[in-house]
Amino acid sequence: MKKPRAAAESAAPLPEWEALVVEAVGTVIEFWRFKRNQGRVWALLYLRGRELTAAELQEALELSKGAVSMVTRELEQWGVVSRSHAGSDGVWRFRAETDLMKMVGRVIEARESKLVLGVKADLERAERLARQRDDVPPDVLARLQRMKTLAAVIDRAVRGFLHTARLDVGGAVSVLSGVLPARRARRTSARVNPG
Amino acid sequence: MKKPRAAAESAAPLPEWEALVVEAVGTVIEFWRFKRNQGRVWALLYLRGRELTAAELQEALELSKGAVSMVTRELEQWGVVSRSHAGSDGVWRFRAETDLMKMVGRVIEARESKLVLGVKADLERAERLARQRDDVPPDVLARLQRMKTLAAVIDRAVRGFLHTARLDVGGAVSVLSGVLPARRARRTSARVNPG
DNA sequence: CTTGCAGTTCAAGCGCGCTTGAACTACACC
DNA sequence: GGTGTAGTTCAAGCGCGCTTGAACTGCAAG
Repeated sequence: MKKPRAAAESAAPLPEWEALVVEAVGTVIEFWRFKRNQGRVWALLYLRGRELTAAELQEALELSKGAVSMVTRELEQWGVVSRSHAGSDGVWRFRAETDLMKMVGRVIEARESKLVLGVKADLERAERLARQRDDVPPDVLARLQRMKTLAAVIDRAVRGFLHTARLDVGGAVSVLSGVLPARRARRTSARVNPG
Repeated sequence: MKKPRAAAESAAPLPEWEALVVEAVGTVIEFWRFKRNQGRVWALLYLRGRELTAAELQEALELSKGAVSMVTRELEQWGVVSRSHAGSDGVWRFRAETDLMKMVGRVIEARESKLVLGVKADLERAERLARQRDDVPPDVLARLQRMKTLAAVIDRAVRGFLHTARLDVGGAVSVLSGVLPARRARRTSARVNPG
């Protein structure tokens, strides 16, 4: 075999600083309702900056064979990781895309959209049903109305957030890729939202 | 027993339109990582617009005794529901507060803050450790740096979202209370929210 | 064709947090 | 004091989604 590894199999195979980064990203991604291991895989690929094989991922992150397969497929479907069949040995290699936020934003937006549409429909149906009855006092109807307003307001705020996050991150300055805006400015985050 | 209810115990004791609203709020609140039943309880209290006893909540929402106790206590701690010991029969009654978003915003902000601070600390520690070594190439350090930037950007976007949501909802026009901008109408729980 | 490795699939297992319900406390009334 | 009702607490149970690992597919070399 071509893997004469030195360290024991059970010990954490990652240097501490890499582990810290990987776990940090895992935690954040988990917070956004993705799977922790999706974040960990992406983080390692991004940090290393080169292609890694499934076996390398499996060992570095202590995942099972199945988990690597699942997680990479999902990341690929979202377009945050790409896979290449590098000719030499016929083994798949994975690489991180740098427009993470665009994709995360898209997914979050889709989820939020689905939720809001459902809620909106339910509230409207409830209102219709309530108006058909004669035992629902007008102040109750008014509050039902206000809930619809609240829903709309939250929806707008969420879309604003996504817009801001994606523009700031993926816009003029691509934070994660190496592309810097011009000669000047090391870290000028493109300020898009006024205020 | 003083509760000669007509319907069977197992059937949904809520008219459909109310159930729709209650479940819709439950779904939304769950999406924001609160407990579904917290949303359901608040929604019913808000919709009814009057105080309800624990027993009424329990029956209407088909909750256990313990669940009502827990959920109401949590809602109370967050200040979205208030409890009053209405003298007559020495029974607790609950009422919905209308500044829901302020509280939800506060809680989300606290959570997000905790997360971001932890992640920030970890990334900085990772960077320090990495710089102490001689085997970490500069491009890797640069990417680590960029991750820190990304974290800061996301953090700003989240705070922007919370700011927007709270201002829009709790600001000049208090959406959930009865206070309307011009024509001030019926329920004057006159809440004035300064920016 | 057989062997062996890379990768995929999916049923079963596991972990984790929510809910239940019974025991317990508090308090009012007799 | 005793009895009854309202409310609280918390260990055990349950549900649900993620992970595992073994069986399976596919492919390339012998």
